[in-house]
Amino acid sequence: MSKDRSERIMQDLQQRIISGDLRPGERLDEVSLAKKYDVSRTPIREALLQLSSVGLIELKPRKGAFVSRLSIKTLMEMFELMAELEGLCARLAARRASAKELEELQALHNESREAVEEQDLDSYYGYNERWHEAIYTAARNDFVKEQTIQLRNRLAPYRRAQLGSGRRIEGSFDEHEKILDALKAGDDLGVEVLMREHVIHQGGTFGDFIARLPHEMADLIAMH
Amino acid sequence: MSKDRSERIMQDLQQRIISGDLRPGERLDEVSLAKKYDVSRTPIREALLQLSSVGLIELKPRKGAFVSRLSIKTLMEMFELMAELEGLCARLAARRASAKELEELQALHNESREAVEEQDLDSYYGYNERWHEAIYTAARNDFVKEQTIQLRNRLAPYRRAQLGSGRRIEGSFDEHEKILDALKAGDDLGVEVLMREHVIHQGGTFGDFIARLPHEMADLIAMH
DNA sequence: TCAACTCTTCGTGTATACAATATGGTATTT
DNA sequence: AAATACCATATTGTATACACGAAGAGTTGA
Repeated sequence: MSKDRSERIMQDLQQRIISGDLRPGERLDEVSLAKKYDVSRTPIREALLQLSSVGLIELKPRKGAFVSRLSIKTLMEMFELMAELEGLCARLAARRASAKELEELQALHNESREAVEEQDLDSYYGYNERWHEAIYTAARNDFVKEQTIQLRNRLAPYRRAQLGSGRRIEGSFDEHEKILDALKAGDDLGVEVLMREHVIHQGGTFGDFIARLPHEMADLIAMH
Repeated sequence: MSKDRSERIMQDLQQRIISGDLRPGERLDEVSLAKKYDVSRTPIREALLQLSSVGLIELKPRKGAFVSRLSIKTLMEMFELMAELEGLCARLAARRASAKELEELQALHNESREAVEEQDLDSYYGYNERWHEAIYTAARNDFVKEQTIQLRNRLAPYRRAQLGSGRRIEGSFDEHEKILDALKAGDDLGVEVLMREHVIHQGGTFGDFIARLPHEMADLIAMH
């Protein structure tokens, strides 16, 4: 028995939060989790602590653990940084990507065309994630890649909640194509701007995003 | 007795790591720490877990906790991101800083002049930190500010170790002045570039930085 | 003399027991 | 009847006890 227990539990809970199975605001009871995973409270607590350090849950003293509910202010701030980080990855990738990596990006893009034509949102969501992650990799800065993925994970519950709302899937696909062209051309500054805007537009404009919040996601947001 | 224990211990250990009191590679023994802080191992473990999530220590299974030793590769990657984040803060600050915030920046800069003239490295180090942090604040994105400070903390042991080596203090001061001018002028793109270069040059050029590593900091670096 | 194996010891990983506090309900008082 | 105070219960925070694994020292064999 090495320390897989708390690690495995942490991974599982993280996945359940990212996937939306556990919704923001939901309480995480230690004893229930302990029973569910058939371990003592100790590994549970360790997993919860780690998740809180990453920002996926909040630990309120003497009250317990809750899946993080982000305020609108924090959400906007996180999106602003997300756009910058994605832009950075794209800029670096434009200078550093290998021919093979560019081919992989093109291949992923080609495959995703099918999902667009069939209007398969779930499928496109998957391709989209892999495509963006391929760019993080091509940026050849593993630390930046990790940080970017971590931030994306924290935003995941909210991005998924607004998946099919508003935005047309074709728009995203077209932007990917422009970004890909700029990447191949090695236009680092150009691709940075394109990527920033792509990320910001992902859920429609910021305004649309905020405007839609109160209705569909009211209970996911922290009200201050 | 609420949960201050582990929190306080975490803060204290973090400070000791950042300040260099605990050096990279150093072992953190749970029982010794428990005796030192006069608590049981439980709060100690919780503190260590949190520190590992932030990246300040590494938790090797069945082997214990060690102050993180960063590889040269990771160090360079972190510096690359640090320069970007500082540049981002500067760019945002150029657009969003209030008149009062600009005044505070100028005031801090003026006060630091004294430290420059007296060649007081420790004093200048303090002013430098406060000045940079004032820019994070002026960027008006608390999330970005937090992330930037967190990364700076992780780099702190290494930046401090190379404090007086090589670089002349006047160079930093002059760069601050140019950055301040660009900030006041609202030249967001200009100040971003200036800040990036300033951060990269902080310890001399990257090349100098790396070249000096093996001698003064050999044991702080992870060798792979 | 060197190498390999075993045993001991120390420290981490996990479970459980205990302490303290917050929350909700009930009873009492105004 | 409403409000407040008090108590009971449930849940977190901390301590301790136990189990497992790793590292090192000592011994035995070649």
